[in-house]
Amino acid sequence: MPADRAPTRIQQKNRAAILDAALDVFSAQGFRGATVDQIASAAGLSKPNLLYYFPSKEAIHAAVLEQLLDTWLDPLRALDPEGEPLEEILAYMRRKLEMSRDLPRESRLFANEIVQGAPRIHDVLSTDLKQLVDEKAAVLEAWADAGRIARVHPYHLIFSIWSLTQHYADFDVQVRAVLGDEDPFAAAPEFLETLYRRLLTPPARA
Amino acid sequence: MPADRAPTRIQQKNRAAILDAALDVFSAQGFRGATVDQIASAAGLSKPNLLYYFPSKEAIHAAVLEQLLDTWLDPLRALDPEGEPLEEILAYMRRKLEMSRDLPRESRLFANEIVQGAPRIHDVLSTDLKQLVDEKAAVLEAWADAGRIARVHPYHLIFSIWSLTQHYADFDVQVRAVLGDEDPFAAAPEFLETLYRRLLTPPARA
DNA sequence: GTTTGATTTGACCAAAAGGTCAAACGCACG
DNA sequence: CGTGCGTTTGACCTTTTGGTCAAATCAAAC
Repeated sequence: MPADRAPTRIQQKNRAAILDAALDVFSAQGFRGATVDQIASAAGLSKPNLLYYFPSKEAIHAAVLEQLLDTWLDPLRALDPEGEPLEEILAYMRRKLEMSRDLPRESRLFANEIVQGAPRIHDVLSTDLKQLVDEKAAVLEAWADAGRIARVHPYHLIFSIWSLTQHYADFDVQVRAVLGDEDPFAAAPEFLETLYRRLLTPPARA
Repeated sequence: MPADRAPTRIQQKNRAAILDAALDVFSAQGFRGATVDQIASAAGLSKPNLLYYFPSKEAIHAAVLEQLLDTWLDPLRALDPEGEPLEEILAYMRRKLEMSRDLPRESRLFANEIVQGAPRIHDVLSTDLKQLVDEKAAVLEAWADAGRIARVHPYHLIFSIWSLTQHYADFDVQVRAVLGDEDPFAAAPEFLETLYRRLLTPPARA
């Protein structure tokens, strides 16, 4: 790879193709399961050519992961402390569910990484992620204090949104094996909306 | 390996040690990520010695997986159509949560397999698992028909129990990174019980 | 159109990893 | 206490895989 100058058109195209191919392969096979050859041919390149753009398999993985983390937390960041509590939470859940439907590879890449102990992103989890969740949990707590939502453990509430929505991407094959023909994303939104409305609607005032 | 006779004490001990070590390694690294050497040394054996008991890495993995599937569905099987609906569902959720706490390796092995497309257990999912879920979903449906629980999509209800409980095992490092010192399993049972009580308590009679 | 730097490739290397085998070892039973 | 079968191992083989390199090719600026 040439020095750091403005990337040529070819560089842009090939780097993008590599990252996309790598997302495909890493999300489907995990880091160790993926081979450089697989990624290269999925990107339409030879292995040495791929390694002309990235110095190593590790580097490709790091790049894909960095790109993912960049957007992964956006839905939670967008939870607005000034908004209507229940609607904000429902909107967050919907955004996460849409990500499971539209970006399942990203979800599975993340799942692969976490399930195997998050060796490469443990830092981000305990700093950036923790900080963000702490902040939003405080918002949820304040809403409960104000009686605007029912009081539940705010961290577990957030975990529940993660697990319920990501399940449809990460465990896709299981869900589809059980549902048969039915599209998982047909009934999921309504089910989850009902669930969170019933969980969080504040008790009637005395 | 000698012919199929009654297994000697040494055979029993070593096979058990291998399966336990393999569960350790496979659940932490996935199939491709695990090496036969790792499993062997985790079991306190040399690689050729391990391969004296199992013919291949695949065979070890199959054995571990088979052992897992054998018990993985027990909690759902135990859901009693004759029991009190809400209590039956809560008890099922609790059993699954206990499995996440007590058998996290098993949960992660399963998660690894599913996330990567379940190449080796797809059959079981679309036959045994589907059949069991169909059966229990019908029970849930009947309970809703009788007005004994609120009506929700029975399949998604089951998915929700899977995802909410397994999350604590599969995403353990993330949960702990966010919670800091707090034990995830301290508040989870109450949170989940509240969630399902509010979701499923039938609407007051008119 | 030639030159220069970017891009691509075939050939190659070394390490890792799954698996084999013959020989050595050891336990238990006659 | 020796023999036979179950067990263990060191040495070795082959394939896969991450990575290198020099040479060939291509694109575009001059």
